[in-house]
Amino acid sequence: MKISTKGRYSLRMMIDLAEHYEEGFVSLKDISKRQDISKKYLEQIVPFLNRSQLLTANKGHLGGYRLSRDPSKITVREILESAEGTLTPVSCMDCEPNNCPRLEGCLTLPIYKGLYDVVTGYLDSITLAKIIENEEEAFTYYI
Amino acid sequence: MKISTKGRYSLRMMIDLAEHYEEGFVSLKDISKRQDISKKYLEQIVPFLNRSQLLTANKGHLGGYRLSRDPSKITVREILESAEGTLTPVSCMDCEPNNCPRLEGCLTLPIYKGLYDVVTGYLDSITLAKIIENEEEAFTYYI
DNA sequence: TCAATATACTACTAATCCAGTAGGTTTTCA
DNA sequence: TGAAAACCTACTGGATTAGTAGTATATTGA
Repeated sequence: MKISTKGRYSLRMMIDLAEHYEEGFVSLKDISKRQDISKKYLEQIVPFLNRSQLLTANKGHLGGYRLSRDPSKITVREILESAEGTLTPVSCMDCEPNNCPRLEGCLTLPIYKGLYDVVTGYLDSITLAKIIENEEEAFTYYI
Repeated sequence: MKISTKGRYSLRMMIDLAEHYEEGFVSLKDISKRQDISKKYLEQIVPFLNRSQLLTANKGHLGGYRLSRDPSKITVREILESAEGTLTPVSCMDCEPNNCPRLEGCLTLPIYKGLYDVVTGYLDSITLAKIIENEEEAFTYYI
């Protein structure tokens, strides 16, 4: 149930970009320094975030990356889903339709579906803007 | 963010034991047949469930396993935590105190803590009894 | 126009973890 | 005493993770 390094680094990179959203394009070099993440590894993360259209890139001198949308319009769910591929707790939920041979009468699937809803619901509620505001209790979830 | 096979099989084994709770001790052989899980692999899962005192075992002829408590007193959280070790989304949360070098000023930790609370809160609300009742909407979570 | 600075792309690798198999020991009871 | 069960330890092939390395391509300021 761990979030991979790819997911965690993606989130940190996106938070960094949110913190410097007003400054135009930010280079991987700068992000790498501030976040203490190898630039080479960041390069490998970027394609995923790009594919999900979370970033705008500029090549060449003074190039870099920028959030494609306002930080208040990007959620942690989008970022982690982009990096992790999916947030489903079991792989049978990744196929549509679900082709698990035990599907019929499976007593565990409803549990995993419920878990998925809970997780994505929570992560959907957190935007980059909310994170950099860093308010107390912003992430407490009343149930 | 996937649940491992160990976790999934543990849950299925525990559900099986809940379904046969009134029948006394159930052998791994029977569970293996019904659940279509290798008996050898189940043998490797049992020690974890045992350590968490979720099972009572009987050796020898007509031996087997039994839930140590009523199915209404065992939650999915206990089972998965037992099999997975922990349900924390990031490993820095496993140490007490958290010794992450970036701890101070880490903007992501509150997110992961919130996620942990949401996940464990949900899984705590589901008991084995609830699962085998298999009622519609038992796992919908109103937020 | 060229050099510096970026992104973009592909390939490789060491280490770890996962899922499962194998074989043997011990305990219990009919 | 033998069958059936739990219990224990070790091994293994494959997949995944977390990187590193090297090169190609694009942009722009001097």
